[in-house]
Amino acid sequence: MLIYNTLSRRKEEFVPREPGKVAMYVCGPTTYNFIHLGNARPIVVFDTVRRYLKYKGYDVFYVQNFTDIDDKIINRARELGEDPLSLASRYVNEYFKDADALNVMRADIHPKVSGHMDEIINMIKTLVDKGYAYAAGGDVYYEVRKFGGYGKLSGRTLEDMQAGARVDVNELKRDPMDFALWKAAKPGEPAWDSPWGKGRPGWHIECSAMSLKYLGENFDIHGGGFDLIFPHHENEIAQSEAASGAPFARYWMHNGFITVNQEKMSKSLGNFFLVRDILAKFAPEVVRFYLLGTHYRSPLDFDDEKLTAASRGLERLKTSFNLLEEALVGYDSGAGGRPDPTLSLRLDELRGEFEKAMDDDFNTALAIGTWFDLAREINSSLHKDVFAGVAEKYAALSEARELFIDFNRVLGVFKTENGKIAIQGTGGESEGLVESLVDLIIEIRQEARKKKDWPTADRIRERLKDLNIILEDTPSGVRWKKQG
RNA sequence: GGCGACAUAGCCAAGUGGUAAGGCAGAGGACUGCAAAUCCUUCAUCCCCCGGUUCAAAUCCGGGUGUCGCCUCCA
Repeated sequence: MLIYNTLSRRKEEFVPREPGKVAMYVCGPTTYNFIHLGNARPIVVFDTVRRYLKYKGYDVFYVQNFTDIDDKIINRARELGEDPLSLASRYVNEYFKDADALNVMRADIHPKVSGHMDEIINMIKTLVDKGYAYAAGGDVYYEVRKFGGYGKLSGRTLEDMQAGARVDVNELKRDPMDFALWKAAKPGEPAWDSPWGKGRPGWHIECSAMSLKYLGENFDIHGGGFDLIFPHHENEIAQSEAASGAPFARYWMHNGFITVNQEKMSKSLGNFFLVRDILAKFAPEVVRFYLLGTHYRSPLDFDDEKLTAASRGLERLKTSFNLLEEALVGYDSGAGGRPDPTLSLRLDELRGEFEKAMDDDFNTALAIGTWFDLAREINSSLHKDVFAGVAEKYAALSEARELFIDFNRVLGVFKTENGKIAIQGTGGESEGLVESLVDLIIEIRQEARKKKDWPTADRIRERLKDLNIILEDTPSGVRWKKQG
């Protein structure tokens, strides 16, 4: 399996620190607002990375932090007249609502800065003791010139950085590129006691301290957005490697940006779309499917039309699975029978193609291509119905269902219940008032059709369509589904 | 100014040396009372431009042009 490592700027064979186990850390959001689509991309991308590693049999330990102490949070809290920590924790809860909707699995641990003050202060102490950091006026700064490898992740030298640097004036720093490990508290700000007085951590130190605590030195995968390469991740490396003397993360993965009209979506540009607002217009599986339709390192442009196109494509996969389920109704998966060889061999081939795509730096776009190939295979097999025999047919279709479920297990597009994909809209065995009413209307329409009263039948179908209920007449009866 | 990425059909998007996946949209046919869904067929002589390397390049090299990003909080 190949992973593109930002550190080496090339794809490398993935070899975990410990055979069979993967330790990964992904930079999570600063919780001062609802997340936007740009925040959602890494969340979905690395969730998919994790899912695939699990599919491959790795025991994955996944850590995603929340930055709950930060200037932006303090400012927002001040505006709202709210306590910063309670504001942050409120948005942590909101984060989970969006992440759950996008079918993102919970991390094994979601550490927060506010709960790791001791670890952070200890690491800063170590850096001061080792001579990599210095205290000045209640702040503590990391002295970048002391760390030989500074710039190795972002691929530039200190001289490069300073050439065009828009550096803030701060006479406490020995070098303009030095960055804060600890910030002295101003009146009214949340603060913790430390050897340097009351204050709070700088932004970068939290990830170093928390990843070390939960994953140890030299853990496997560290992920985040491209814009974190510098300075955030560069600084994490400087802190961690200086403090421990050991290499930090082995594989650095960075996702590309979401753009709007080809421009980066960001809070500072104001061109961002909240996940919440998008979910009001599109189903969450469409959003996830859309995010995975492009390789994670490429930029991805967002607008409603593109999501609409994605939802049509997704509809095709959904339909295929529903047709498959329909065909398998009444079939006992334990019934035995040798799978029809033609389909069965093709399924093996497709699984191989899917894995090959994912093995190549998580090429979800290519993998989705094989998912569509699977759908075509299922549809045409059902359409032609040329199987070696009934038992062979069901056994092969059952295999196809397994494969579909496996693809989905990795990509996480459709929600599952008890390991089964729960795609709504099969109609049939329905519950609830809407379902009963639709069934009733269909019954009446069928009577009209029997009398060849086409105008009435068509009118019912049209009016239901206006209500986003689609009727499909098939030789074996009427199928209906909700649209969107 | 420094560093970097990208440029593939109407749209989205794979593809890093062997002759262009997949999806959306479109066209024709089958099926249907008509639709829808599904199936079959079709839809880039060619991958921004100009040179070069090679038996062979969308893929490698050089030079352009264009777009975007990082260097400041940012996923």
